[in-house]
Amino acid sequence: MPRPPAPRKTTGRPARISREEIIRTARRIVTEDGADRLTMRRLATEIGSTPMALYHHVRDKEELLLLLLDDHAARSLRRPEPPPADPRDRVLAAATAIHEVLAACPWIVEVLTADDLMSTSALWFVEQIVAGLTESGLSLDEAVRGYRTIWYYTAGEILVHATSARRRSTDDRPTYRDQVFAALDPAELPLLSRAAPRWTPLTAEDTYEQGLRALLTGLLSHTPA
Amino acid sequence: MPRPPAPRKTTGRPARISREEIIRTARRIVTEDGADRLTMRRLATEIGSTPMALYHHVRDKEELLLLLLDDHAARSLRRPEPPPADPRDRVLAAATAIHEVLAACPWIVEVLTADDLMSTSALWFVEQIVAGLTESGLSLDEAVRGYRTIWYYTAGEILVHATSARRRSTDDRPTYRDQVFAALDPAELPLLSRAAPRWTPLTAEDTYEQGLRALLTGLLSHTPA
DNA sequence: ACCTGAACACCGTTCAAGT
DNA sequence: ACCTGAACACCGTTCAAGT
Repeated sequence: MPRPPAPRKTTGRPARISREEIIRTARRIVTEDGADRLTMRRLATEIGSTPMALYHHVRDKEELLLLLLDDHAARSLRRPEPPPADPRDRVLAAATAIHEVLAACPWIVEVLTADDLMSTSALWFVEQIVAGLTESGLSLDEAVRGYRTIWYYTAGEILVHATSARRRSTDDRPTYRDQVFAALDPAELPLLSRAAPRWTPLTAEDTYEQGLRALLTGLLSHTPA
Repeated sequence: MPRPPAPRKTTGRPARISREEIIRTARRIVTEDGADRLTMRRLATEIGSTPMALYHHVRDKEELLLLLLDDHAARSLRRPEPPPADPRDRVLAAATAIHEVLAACPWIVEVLTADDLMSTSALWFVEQIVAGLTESGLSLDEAVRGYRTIWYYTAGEILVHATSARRRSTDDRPTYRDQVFAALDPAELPLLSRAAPRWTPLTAEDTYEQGLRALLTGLLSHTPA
């Protein structure tokens, strides 16, 4: 991927800190203390340098987060071995792999929605999804649209779960949802009232794959027959 | 919904600013200048007061944003008249209505993933979705899971679009995605290479409803036969 | 070329005091 | 009860200078 303006080795003062060290330290902070604790200032002090030294190696904080996501994807994404024979199963396997890796690092939320997930290491998985969809009968355009639909679903699932998990841990007071649910009028909203006690357990369930299967069924059944 | 500790009218100094005025002003700032320009300090000065006066009417900034979302939902969400006869179409209509309203206010991103969209005014739409799904043959639990799947997809679509739109407007340099796509190896990723020139236009397309239909088809076809 | 120090222009929120 | 002023504990980033 766009390896950045690589430090010219030709001349000048030798570098004291490296992009690699920056990312390594950032990764540690983020896994130990969470994404909101990652600040340029703290990163600098942990590295034993000053905030402004960082700006010689990354353009700004956003680029840093993007590099962090790349790094995470590169070290965690594993290609399914062997790839499933059925194209539909290859789509499932690729999407599930992406989901798994991203769900494991909820701190990613801030960067997640940047464009698409276009880390180099993730591209192979995107290719698998698009390929599986075309082999199942979709045109290339339809397959790209299909990939995007899957991506929206995946990103949404991760973002919603990550945020509510964060909230649950930071906070003891009853959630807004609980308050709302406690005040439901069964006459006006009969099903929600009936479902109210089931809502929290159902929300906690991991239904990503189930939903993904449904989505995929729908995407493939909309093929021009 | 949880109308908050309503100011007791019984005694004490008359209030100079009201929760209503706070929300009205916040709404103006956010629609005029974007969500990142809404700060407690600026809100206070625009109201002609001090930051700390606000904290007498809202608990913190997060509550303010939640109230803002409630307010927006209350004034924009319109129930379909008449509701479609087919339960499947009622699900589509309700989800589309929610999507439309949220897509119109991209500033909502910060609050969107709070729990679920549990604004009081949105509850009727959630009820419609759950009802439509049960009438189509799902159990109540399955219908709630189905609603959540739809919600993930909807939230993801809005979040991804909102963020990339924000990026596009703030920024002229080529996106990360463009850089990645420019360096694709056709041998390794043949479909992505072929799709590369189509990617940006396809991303710009509004495919929410198309994806929603596919998802719904899948959710309903997974009914225990 | 790489790094430092000081400063700019902000944040959300707490605390103690005023009316 | 409601509001104010001052302060706390931070941010990301720019700029000018040092080596």
